[in-house]
Amino acid sequence: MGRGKIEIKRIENPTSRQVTYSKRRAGIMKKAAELSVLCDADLSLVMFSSTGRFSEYCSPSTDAKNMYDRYQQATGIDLWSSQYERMQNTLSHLKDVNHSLRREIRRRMGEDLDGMDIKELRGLEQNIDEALNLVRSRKYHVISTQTDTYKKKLKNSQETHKNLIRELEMEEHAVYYVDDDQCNNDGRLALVNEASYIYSLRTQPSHTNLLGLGYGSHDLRLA
Amino acid sequence: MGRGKIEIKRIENPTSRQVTYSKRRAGIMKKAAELSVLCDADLSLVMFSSTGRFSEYCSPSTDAKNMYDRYQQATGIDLWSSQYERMQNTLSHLKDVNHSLRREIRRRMGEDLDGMDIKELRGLEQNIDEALNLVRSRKYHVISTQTDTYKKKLKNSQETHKNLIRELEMEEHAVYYVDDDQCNNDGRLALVNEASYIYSLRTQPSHTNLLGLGYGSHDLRLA
DNA sequence: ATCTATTGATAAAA
DNA sequence: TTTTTATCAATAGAT
Repeated sequence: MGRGKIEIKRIENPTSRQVTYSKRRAGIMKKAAELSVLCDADLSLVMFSSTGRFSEYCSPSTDAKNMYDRYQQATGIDLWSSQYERMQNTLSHLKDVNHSLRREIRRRMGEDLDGMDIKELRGLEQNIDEALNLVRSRKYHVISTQTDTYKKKLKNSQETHKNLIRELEMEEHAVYYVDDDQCNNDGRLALVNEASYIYSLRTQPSHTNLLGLGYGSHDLRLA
Repeated sequence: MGRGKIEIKRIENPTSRQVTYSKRRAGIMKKAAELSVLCDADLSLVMFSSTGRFSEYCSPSTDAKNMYDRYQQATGIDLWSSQYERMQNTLSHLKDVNHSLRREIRRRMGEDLDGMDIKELRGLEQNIDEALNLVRSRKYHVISTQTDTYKKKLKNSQETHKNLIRELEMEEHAVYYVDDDQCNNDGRLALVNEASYIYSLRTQPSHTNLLGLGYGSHDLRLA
């Protein structure tokens, strides 16, 4: 398309080359714009002339960054340099660690024990046993603390009640009998059970465990 | 350039649009290739059709990654930030999960129980108790399996020994006394202990636990 | 840049 | 999709 056919090879004359570059650059940009409009396509065209001059076209519905992201997604080619790889490594390392942590938890739940030898099983058993004792004593500690609190509250309420009754008696000159021994203190266990029963009624279901998994759930997929 | 002039606007007929896309895509790619050869220019052309089909042209002297690097340099636009942010998010999420997992492990070891209420403590205690039973039965299973193996080996070795002695007796016409009850089978425990003692000698120190932490180690720093 | 003769691209049809 | 072919569009070379 010109006054004569030309061979497609590097134009040696720098001036002609530059002129041709300008003309054809305009041409290809027009083509790009037409294509994007006619066919509703997204395209990105990036050019550097032999002298290093930069020009680009990008379809109006998108931008270079987006095209670049989609390019990566489409090709699977990772356009990033070292820092990306470093992050990628950290990421996969974290995933590995994560995986190991989940396995440790599973083993501490008595699952996934097949690969363990006796020595390891002994260690795990002993460790869990110690943990059980620690959790138990903590539980008793919390329970007794709360029992004390409960007892105090009860006592307070009793006092208040008594006072009210006394006042009523004074006011109305009537006589009431109050069972003072209803809340005595013989034996801790009865109170413990009562306190924790009340506590369990007061706890909200929103008190989920970490990761939103209740103890006993085995859903330990990798995040 | 065709049987008739067309207006540059979106082609509504999907088939026509697709046909036009194919033709013009070929055309623009040819133009791109010609431009890069004729004018010694570097160019990258990335296209997505309205149906999402991807195609690209890149001048032979370079590649898309290089072109986008130069694009960044030329425009000052940072094409990495979005990807970078996404990775940063994944990373911090993984770190959070990691942290939670480590906390769960610590709690399963009887540490870090301060924030837990009675209900949670009960659940944990029960769960650990169940785990302990599972680990114990697994241990006994492994032990008994290994004990059986050990007994068989012992028996074999005994047979071999006896046979050797018999052969020696035949050969040299000499008489040896062999204590046949040295390795009898009264009571499982003795054998169990002996078997596991031998096993423990055979296990390598390289059999470390996951994360390289032995049970009982409390080093659960964030990776 | 602008001008055109000429080649190249492609719309419509098959 | 690809081919065909009649037309339109791009552009090489000159100015």
